[in-house]
Amino acid sequence: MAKTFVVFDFETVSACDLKVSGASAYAEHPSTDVLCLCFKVGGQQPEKWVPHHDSNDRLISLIRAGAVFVAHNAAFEKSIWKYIMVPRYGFPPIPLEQWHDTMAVCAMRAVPQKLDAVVRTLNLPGEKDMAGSRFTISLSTAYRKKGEYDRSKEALDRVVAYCHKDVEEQTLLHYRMGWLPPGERKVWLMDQLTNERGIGLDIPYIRACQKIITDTMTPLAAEFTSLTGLSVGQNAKIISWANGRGMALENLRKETIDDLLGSEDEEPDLSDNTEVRMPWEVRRALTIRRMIGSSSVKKLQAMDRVTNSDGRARYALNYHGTAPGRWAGRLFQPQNFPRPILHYDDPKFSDQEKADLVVSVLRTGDAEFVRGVFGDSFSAVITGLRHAIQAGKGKMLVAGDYAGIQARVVLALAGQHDKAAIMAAGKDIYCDMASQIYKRPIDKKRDPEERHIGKNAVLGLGFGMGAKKFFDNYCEGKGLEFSFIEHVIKVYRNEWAPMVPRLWRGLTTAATKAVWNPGTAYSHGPITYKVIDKWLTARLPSGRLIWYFDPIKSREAMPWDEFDIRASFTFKAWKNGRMKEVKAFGGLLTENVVMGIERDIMVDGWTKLEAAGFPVIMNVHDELVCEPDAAMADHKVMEQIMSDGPAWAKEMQIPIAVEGWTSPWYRK
DNA sequence: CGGCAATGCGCC
DNA sequence: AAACGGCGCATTGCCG
Repeated sequence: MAKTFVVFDFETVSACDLKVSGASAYAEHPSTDVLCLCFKVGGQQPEKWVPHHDSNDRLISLIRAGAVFVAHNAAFEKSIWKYIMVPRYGFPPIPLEQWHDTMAVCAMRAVPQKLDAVVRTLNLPGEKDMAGSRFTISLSTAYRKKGEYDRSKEALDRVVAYCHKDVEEQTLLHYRMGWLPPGERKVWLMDQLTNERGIGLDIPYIRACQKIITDTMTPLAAEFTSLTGLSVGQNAKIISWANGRGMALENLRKETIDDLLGSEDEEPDLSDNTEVRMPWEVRRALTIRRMIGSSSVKKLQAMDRVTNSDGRARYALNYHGTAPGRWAGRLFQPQNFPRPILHYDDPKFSDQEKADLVVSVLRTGDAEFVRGVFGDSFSAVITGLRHAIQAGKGKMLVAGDYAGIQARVVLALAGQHDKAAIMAAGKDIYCDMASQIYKRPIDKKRDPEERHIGKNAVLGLGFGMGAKKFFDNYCEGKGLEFSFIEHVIKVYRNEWAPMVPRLWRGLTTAATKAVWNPGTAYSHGPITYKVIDKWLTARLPSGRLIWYFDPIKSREAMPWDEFDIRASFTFKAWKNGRMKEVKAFGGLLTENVVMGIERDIMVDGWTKLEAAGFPVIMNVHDELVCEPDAAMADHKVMEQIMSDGPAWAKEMQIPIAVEGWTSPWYRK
């Protein structure tokens, strides 16, 4: 691309906390202002723009000339431009097509997104001016605490020096990483369009829910403290407190506590259970903790904080936040809203009517009333959490999700088309699997337990899980023999989907060869591995690449036999805030590729929806949510658009089915 | 006080 | 023969 590019970086000051509010709400906050903008045109010397000191002309002519503005985390620079530079300082808007984000490239290539971390990872010369960074941040901290900050020339010079250094660093990063490839450039532009639209949040509803939580929690939290002397979050201390009262507890995980207290709201029948002789105060404390310990209601506060004055939260989705290419959630993590936990199975009500009822009752903000209607106000709020996302005026939410997509993709990719066809025909695949396990016909109504084993097998065994893990994950307290689980695993691998283990093997072999012979391409089916630069890449059927950083050939003993040592490789991945070595193996490689294919199917649907007048506002990996005009809101249309998968998916014989809903508020 | 690691929990 | 993976956030508790 022989276009002029301008690497640029703002330093700002504000009484608003960027980490708490997110880029968009931060930029809109009235106290937020630009300290300086540093920019570097191509290989030229860095330049600066300081409000009220420097002329706008230079930047305006760059914008008019169609220069590309390169930022690291463009969401921030774009937001400052939109909310401050245009209205306050009279600059013209910069069209979306004139932005580029080095962070997006880092995300795609599976290296850290944080500037200082990626500079270290790639061994780029120089380093981030941490002292300058701290100094700049300290201005905002002072502003927040004392209502004023150091506006001296010396302070500004220090900030400008830091900003110059950052721009130099970002320029090196841009030279090292380059642009997004054309396909991903289109995806990123679509991502930005979606993130700019934002997610509509019903703030009065959110505040009513918060009031219910406060009113419900305050007395219970006080009771907990008077019983234990602790708060509900102090897990380690709660455990030793309980242990000190003769109640042995290993952890406070939900499952452990449910087993102890009984999984329903009622007290368990103690006459039936001689092992559990729990002191009443321990029982009461654990019951309270179970009721109010869920931190998912903290989303309410987060949603409130990050929402712009027009009622929309922006940049809550992070392009390519995961290595295989899925989006990651930010700010209030819109991708992990709890599923409804209120159980009212009244068949008179549809899911939509249930959602409507929950919203109208919660909107009162009256904890007593909510308890009267639903029994438990806390559970009601958790159930209603999703509904905080609402359609704008004259709009409607329409959603569609790809049914059973993971199982469909892994089976089709493996070439196990007989089983994929069963799913395509809409038959019960879990009963099919269970029938093969139990060697007799399994009926959904008559044999729910058997079918459940079949379901876990279909969903869980596609990526090489072994008997031990399967047993630990799905079989606790069910009285199943370990040898039976070994049988289940054997049936899946040898009888039900024998092509799938071949896929694990094939991908392992191809990827390992590619690492051991850099530059040469090795394929298994439609997947091709090849080392490019410092990365191993996997080419997916869509043509997109998945990237693995720093692959290194190794020899590894197999977990099932320490003397079975094979050619293998490791790579590095971002985990818990650092680059960690990861051992490659068949299940992992298969899962990455499958997730990548699912993502590309979703991107295909997303693209078609945008073209058809269904503006997308968010995705949850296999689910797209749109916000069209109410007049054209019809999930049947959406299902049709999404079901027509990409040409390459047809070629692979991936059966695609979509299930949707239409609603004024987000729901399951 | 902020940064960082560990733990727990929500989703696909 | 055969190893589930991918995330973000809140909280505590420790460190400098």
